[in-house]
Amino acid sequence: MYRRRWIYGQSCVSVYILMSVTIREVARQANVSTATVSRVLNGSGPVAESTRLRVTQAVVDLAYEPNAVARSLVSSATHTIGILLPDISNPFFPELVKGVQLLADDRRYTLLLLNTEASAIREASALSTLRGKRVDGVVMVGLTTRPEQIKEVLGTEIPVVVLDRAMRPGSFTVVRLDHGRGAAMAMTHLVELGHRRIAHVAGPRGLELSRQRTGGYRAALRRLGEPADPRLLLRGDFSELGGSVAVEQLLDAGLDFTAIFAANDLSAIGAIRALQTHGLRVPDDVSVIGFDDIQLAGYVTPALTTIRQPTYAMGRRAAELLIDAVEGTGSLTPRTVLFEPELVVRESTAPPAR
Amino acid sequence: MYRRRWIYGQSCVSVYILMSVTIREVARQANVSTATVSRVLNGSGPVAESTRLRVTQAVVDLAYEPNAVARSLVSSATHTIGILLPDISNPFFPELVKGVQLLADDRRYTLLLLNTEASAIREASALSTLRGKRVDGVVMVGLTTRPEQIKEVLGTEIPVVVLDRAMRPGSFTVVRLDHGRGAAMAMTHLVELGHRRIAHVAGPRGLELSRQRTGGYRAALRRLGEPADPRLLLRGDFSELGGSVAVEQLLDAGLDFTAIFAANDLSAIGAIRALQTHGLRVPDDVSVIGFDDIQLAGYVTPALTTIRQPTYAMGRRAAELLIDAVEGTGSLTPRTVLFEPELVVRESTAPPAR
DNA sequence: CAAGGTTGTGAAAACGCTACCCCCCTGCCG
DNA sequence: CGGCAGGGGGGTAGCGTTTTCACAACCTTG
Repeated sequence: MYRRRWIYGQSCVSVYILMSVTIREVARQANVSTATVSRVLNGSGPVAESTRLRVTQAVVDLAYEPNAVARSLVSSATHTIGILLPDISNPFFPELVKGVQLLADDRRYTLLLLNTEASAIREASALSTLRGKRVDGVVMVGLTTRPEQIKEVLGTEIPVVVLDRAMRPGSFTVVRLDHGRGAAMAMTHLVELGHRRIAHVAGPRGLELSRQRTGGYRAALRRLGEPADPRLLLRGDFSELGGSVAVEQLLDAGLDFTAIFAANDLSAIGAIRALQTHGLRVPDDVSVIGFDDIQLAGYVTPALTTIRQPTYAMGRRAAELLIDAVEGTGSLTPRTVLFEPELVVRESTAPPAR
Repeated sequence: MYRRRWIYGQSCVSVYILMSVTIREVARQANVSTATVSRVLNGSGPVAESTRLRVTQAVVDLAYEPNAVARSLVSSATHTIGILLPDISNPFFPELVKGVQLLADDRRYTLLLLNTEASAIREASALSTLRGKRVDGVVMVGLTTRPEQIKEVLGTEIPVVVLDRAMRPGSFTVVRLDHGRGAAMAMTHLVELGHRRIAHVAGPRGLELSRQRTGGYRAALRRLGEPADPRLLLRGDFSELGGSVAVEQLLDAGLDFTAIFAANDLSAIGAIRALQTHGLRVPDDVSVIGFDDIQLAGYVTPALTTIRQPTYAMGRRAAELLIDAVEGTGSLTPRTVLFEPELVVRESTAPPAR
């Protein structure tokens, strides 16, 4: 159970070093064959009680931990799933990861965490790594790569679930929020409070997610029969600054509005800041509603009314679909699993003055 | 390059399935031995230019990706490091993970993310998993287990770096903030503003980290020659609620104080809430300083003055130490690497009234 | 031109496990 | 009492790599 290894130091002294103990040593210690040890460890095939005891004793004595690498090589299953995301320090993602994480834990899977910096090159390289490591499945969060490219790099053998990104239908299984419905809820809330002139700080161009939220805004106006004033639709970039700039533009243009629907919380916070800077009170003069319900939302002043995403649950569901597919109890026929948003009313919205 | 695999469907149809392509198929395609392919792939040993070309061509044609599992089995190195943490959704950790992540990326290592829920049992089980998977090294964040136990479960062969936890000196390499110095900076700031009666909301009992921050508070009072009024020292639990409760106690006791040093930002925010509820203005009536500088700190009203931890840099450094040790270019003789905190002055502190 | 490098390549032995195949018992049934 | 089912366990062939070791062909050099 010890192997010799020579260390050439200054004085060329030989030293015994404890090497990782293998199934063979356990077998020898318990006076059985490696096959039997394997049977005991995996509960495959019948083993006499007395033998089982000898083996487990040997396992404990030698502090034996089966080599998962060797195991994976023969079983061609790693019990590992990869999760790809743009940036773990973006406050929206950790909760998502936690959902995936906890379900994976339950099912005895481990998570390989790769970051992509939202760069297509890094995404491709991460996918190669995952393919090389033969992960059993992959969860891709907020990616930028096109579906065909993903399959090209990752191959077609590894199950994939896409989280928090709309994809061309028919390419992958997607788990995401019903953004359109969230936008509708936000608009309904404002309209029910009595607002009519509602401005919108949109997300960055080109993101399916922005399109859907802004689409919800437009649809709500249509339902209202309110003519959509294009000057009330400002392009933002999901950042605080973007929200401030949008409000500056609205005020500079001297436009009439009583409420703002921002495409995410950070924009909303920026918008509130800018309004306050110009002496406007929220919600007394202008109501503001955000989207996402990040932790911040409850802490700013006034606390932000917003649309909550069930982030944790979405992560969990994505992991569940993936692992079911991996274990063959489920299939990943491309489809979209939508989650329902929830309106969280706090202090930043109120009926319009007068 | 294709292997046959029989699928027994309803109609017992046989299907060709693309199996993961191996080095043998590449070798056959390029008309060389597997040894040569390996040499080309790893740049080990000389290969004729013409052969190299044939091989790389075959690799591309077959979309071959070496099986890292098999590779690990023979090289007994997985190019993977494990990171253990209590809860990824705690806003303090993602930044830490990002530091570790990015350095690992640079060095071509991948991260295995395990969560422990701050439970010793889960910690032990996570360590077993990591040992089984033969990770090259482990970063442990904010753990609760005792050092001896860690070594017992993980074995002594896997290098470990402990992040953000004080350990008995001589057990592990530790990377952490100089909490005592941070506390001193906080206290110095308050004292320089003119405060003398300073209350402290401590962290939970039993955490080395709490002890150090509270130690810094006590030491500062000693330096000041101020008699430490034990009634000004409240036990918190790092939560917002803890901060509120502490302030309630202070006010109920009718104690005289002009400033509060909270052991973390969340406590500070709770304290501010409670003060405001009782009609006290921050910082006009009472100054409050926090610790950590989480994202929230800059967004609450008033924006929180606090002590910043260089979280990202600490993560990076921990990963660097670990990987250096793994690759044999550095050693992990137990020691502590301290990082310097930084005072961030915002709006929650000011000179005392009068 | 013989002796001794280099360079380029293949055969085959690990790495630590699981799974298959086979054999030896023992007990039971016809 | 022979046959046979089935429990219990050993031997060993892979899994897909890397890494010796061996060897052939070629190039030096004296």
